[in-house]
Amino acid sequence: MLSKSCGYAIRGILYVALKESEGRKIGIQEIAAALDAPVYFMGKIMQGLVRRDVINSTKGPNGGFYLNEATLDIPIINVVEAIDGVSSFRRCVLNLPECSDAHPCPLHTELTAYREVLYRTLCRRTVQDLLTDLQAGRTQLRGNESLL
Amino acid sequence: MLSKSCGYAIRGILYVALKESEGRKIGIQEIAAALDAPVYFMGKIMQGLVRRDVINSTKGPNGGFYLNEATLDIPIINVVEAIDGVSSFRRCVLNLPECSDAHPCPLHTELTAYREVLYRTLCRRTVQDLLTDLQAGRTQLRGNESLL
DNA sequence: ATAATAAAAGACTTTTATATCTTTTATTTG
DNA sequence: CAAATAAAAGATATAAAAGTCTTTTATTAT
Repeated sequence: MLSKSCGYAIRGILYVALKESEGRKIGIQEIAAALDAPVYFMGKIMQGLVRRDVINSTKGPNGGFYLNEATLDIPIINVVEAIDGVSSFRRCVLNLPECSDAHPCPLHTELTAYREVLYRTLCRRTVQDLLTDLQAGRTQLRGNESLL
Repeated sequence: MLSKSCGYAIRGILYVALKESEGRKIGIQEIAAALDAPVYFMGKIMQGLVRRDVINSTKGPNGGFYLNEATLDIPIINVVEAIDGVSSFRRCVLNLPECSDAHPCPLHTELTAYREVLYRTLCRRTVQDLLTDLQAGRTQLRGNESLL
């Protein structure tokens, strides 16, 4: 549903949001290490987010990635859209060229409901929302014993 | 969520189920043409289903694919499992190696509950169930003006 | 200015999914 | 048995996603 790249993107943004409070920009080496992601690949993804104005960056010493004024208010669906495009949410689960409530495929009704829940959730929840959970220790960015 | 192959598989089984009532085995040429799927690729997929005892086949004249005694009672999740493996329903949406109710990723809580519903649905719904919908004209296998 | 630093850009590789083609094997029919 | 038929198996091709490496560009600090 979400590509691997998209997972990296969301986690990358949240990591930057989390660390930025320390008053510095966050380099790709640190991000990749912290999230246990492949450095160069993670770099490409973060660069893509900058290109699409989801986050900011500067080059040079003390450079790195940082949020812009809008970042915290961006709904997560925009990040998905920036990385994956939004077509994965529209395409028929069985890949029929036409599939609708009126002419549904055999799984349409049941799967589309789930997808709709996911879609609405991603539209509603912002970077700030996920960050708040993270700061409160309700969620984690890694998936191992680390503190993130 | 489901691979393209998996969509072909589910549609292929249902097409065979639908046509088998005519008292014949269904060849891959017919299946691929009816579902507007690539012939050779569809062949591989159907063969895979035979290998995993989801359906049966025989070679030679009047040969083709047909259901076995169990097919109609198989839950759809088993087909998904046979083609994609079942990891796609269990894997963390953000691809964290560990993600659980106790240590959730930022999207876990909101999505997992519903995904569980979906998973159970696919466990509950059988080939027969989808076939019944299809025969009743409530669903379709193609996605164009054809009668399927 | 120069050197150091870090992102950006570009080229390339690997992996996985999807798709195609050819040869082999099993089965049926004449 | 021979010929025809149709799936099975194997090899190969293509496309997309994921991942790696090198070079370039912008920025900072000395």
